[in-house]
Amino acid sequence: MPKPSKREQLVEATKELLWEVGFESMSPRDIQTRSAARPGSLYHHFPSKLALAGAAMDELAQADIQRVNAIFATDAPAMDTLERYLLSKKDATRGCRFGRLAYETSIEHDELREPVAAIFDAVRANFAATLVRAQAEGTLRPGVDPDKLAVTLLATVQGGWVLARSYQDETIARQAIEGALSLLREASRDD
Amino acid sequence: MPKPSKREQLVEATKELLWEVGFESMSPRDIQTRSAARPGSLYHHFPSKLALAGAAMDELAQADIQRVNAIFATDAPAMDTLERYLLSKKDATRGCRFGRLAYETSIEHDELREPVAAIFDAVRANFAATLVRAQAEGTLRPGVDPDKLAVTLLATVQGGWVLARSYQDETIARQAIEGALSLLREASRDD
DNA sequence: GTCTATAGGGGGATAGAC
DNA sequence: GTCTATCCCCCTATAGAC
Repeated sequence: MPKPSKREQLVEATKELLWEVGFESMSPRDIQTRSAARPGSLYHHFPSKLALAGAAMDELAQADIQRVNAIFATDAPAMDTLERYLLSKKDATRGCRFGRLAYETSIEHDELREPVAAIFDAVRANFAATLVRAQAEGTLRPGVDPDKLAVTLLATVQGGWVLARSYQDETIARQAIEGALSLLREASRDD
Repeated sequence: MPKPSKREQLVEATKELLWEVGFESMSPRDIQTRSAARPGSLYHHFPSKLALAGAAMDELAQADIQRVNAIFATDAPAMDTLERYLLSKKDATRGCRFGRLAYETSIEHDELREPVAAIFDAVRANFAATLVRAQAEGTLRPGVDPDKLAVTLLATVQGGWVLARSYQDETIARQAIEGALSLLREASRDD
């Protein structure tokens, strides 16, 4: 494999740092240290730290959208697929790479906000389509709005991460998910 | 009313800034400007910016715990009380004063983390007690675990704020809540 | 395209007069 | 208890050689 350019190294280092510390707490010096690149390289390839972070977020979002779409592209029963995704193991105290940007002041810049919105849109669409499928399969009552419920599930996941970080305890994120799943199961019962 | 001391003014200014920009993005200079206090006053009353922020968070949490407890101290039907709290109007794109600290690196410091955990504990306890009451009143099936569901509801609220900020659109937070409420309603039906 | 050197400003905190 | 003055370091970025 060819030697990575400084540009690629800068973007990779930025992806890591965005997850570890977020945008505001990540300095150009941090990026330069981790990528073994000098100020001249950074500002040759990107006009600003924001532009570099935007490029990194774009790559992160595109990769994750592929990953999520692949998980949901299955013929397994809808509720099983949903459950498998929601319960897949995560290091919750580390938080969500995308959700962590929400409370940064710079989320107002579209360079950062649009990749975050894109991955959230993709997850919501997969949730909603799967819930529609569940209704067709008879495992979810028709009385609930799949689009709204998709937002609820995404919010529960994101909120679970917020709680995990606030308590510095990853088990609480799973409790949030399990509560949502048990509610979904109740909403499928006919007795 | 007596003239506020510089200490009080510093704490008030810090409360505002913690909400507006968070801990890391708030500089001692910002606090000094807003409180019309000088560096000497800040470091006379507090050993560090962290200690000042901790004092401010303590006051914010205590006040909010009182507020929440008051809302849930009612004889109204359990589900109505829950719904009233969850649907009470909020400026969602501003986010949650407490949840916003979750993704800051400094949440690892107990001075900031403990007040956040305290308000979350209070909300969860009120949710759980109200859900138990709902089961006694026959408006929630006994099959769901009130403690777990309380975590789910809190996560949905917190996640709703994350989504509102990510989309810069406050209506999505309400969609998350409404989805959760419709699921709760389905879980109370017997047909 | 990558490097070295440096600039202007703000961050968090301290010293010591009043 | 509150003030003024100041410190050192890091932040983000620019200039210009190679």
